[in-house]
Amino acid sequence: MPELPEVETIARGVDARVRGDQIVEAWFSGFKQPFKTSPKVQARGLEGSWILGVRRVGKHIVCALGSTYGGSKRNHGSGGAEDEPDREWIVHLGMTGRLLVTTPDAELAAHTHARLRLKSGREIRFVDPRRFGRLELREIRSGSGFEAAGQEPLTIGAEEFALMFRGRRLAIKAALLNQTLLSGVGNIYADESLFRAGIRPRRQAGRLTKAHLERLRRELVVVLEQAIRLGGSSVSDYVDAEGVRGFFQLEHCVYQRTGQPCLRCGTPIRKVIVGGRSSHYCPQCQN
DNA sequence: CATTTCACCTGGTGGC
DNA sequence: TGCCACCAGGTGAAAT
Repeated sequence: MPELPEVETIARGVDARVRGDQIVEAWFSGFKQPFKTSPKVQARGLEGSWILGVRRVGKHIVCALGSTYGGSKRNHGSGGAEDEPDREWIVHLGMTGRLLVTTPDAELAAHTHARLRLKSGREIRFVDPRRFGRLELREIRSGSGFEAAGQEPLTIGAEEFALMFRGRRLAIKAALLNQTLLSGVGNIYADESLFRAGIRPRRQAGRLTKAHLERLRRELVVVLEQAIRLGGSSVSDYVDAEGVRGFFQLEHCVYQRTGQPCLRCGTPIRKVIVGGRSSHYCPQCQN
């Protein structure tokens, strides 16, 4: 479901609602997926912890947890500096995951896999019908917390971006989707940025000119930032932390517009499979 | 090693 | 209406 703009929107919303709150009790469903860390271990690490902040890393939502907050101590905490996170709860939404902040009496959605009851009386809920999402608890060792495997699309420089694709024979679309290269780009924003840059999805990544790659990087940043401003794309049932839909789907130029006229030249949009994913492009505007 | 394919899941849609 | 094939915003393991 969610790519960088949707995850960013959700992380911001959750952060605004739960920063400084304390987790009183954690409940988990009994499925094997989506638990990367066993529910028992997660509950042990979560209960009693304070939420120091929530941020996005790639397509992950990272909740920084601490044993202390403003002088208070966790029940069975283990020292450490004041308000320094000692563990992180990492949420990946997969295709259909949702992370919501609700009141305890809010109707329980089908496929709810986690409920974190907070001291304020609110609740964090993770809902995921397809169970492609992942919930993980990590202890923070030696300072630095969770880091994405690849580069952040919003901050990577022109040089580094171009260098990343050098010598690669795979299609540029597949390269954009590879999270160990860039973290955060998914099918919608790969298609939209390629359209705006005038590049066909099947073009070999390593054969694009530096100028083309720089145009692609800039358009990717533009499209991601615009999508964040509009609260992401609500293609199926995506909603933010408050249950509100995004509006960027209204701005899609090619994604899921197969057969419809290109908004720039009127040529019907085509769909092909690249890297196992549906890829939409304009045969006139993209070469 | 780089690249491609497939399995992991449920639900919605459109054809018959 | 019912059944079924097909599709979906992702990713990691297995195969090539």
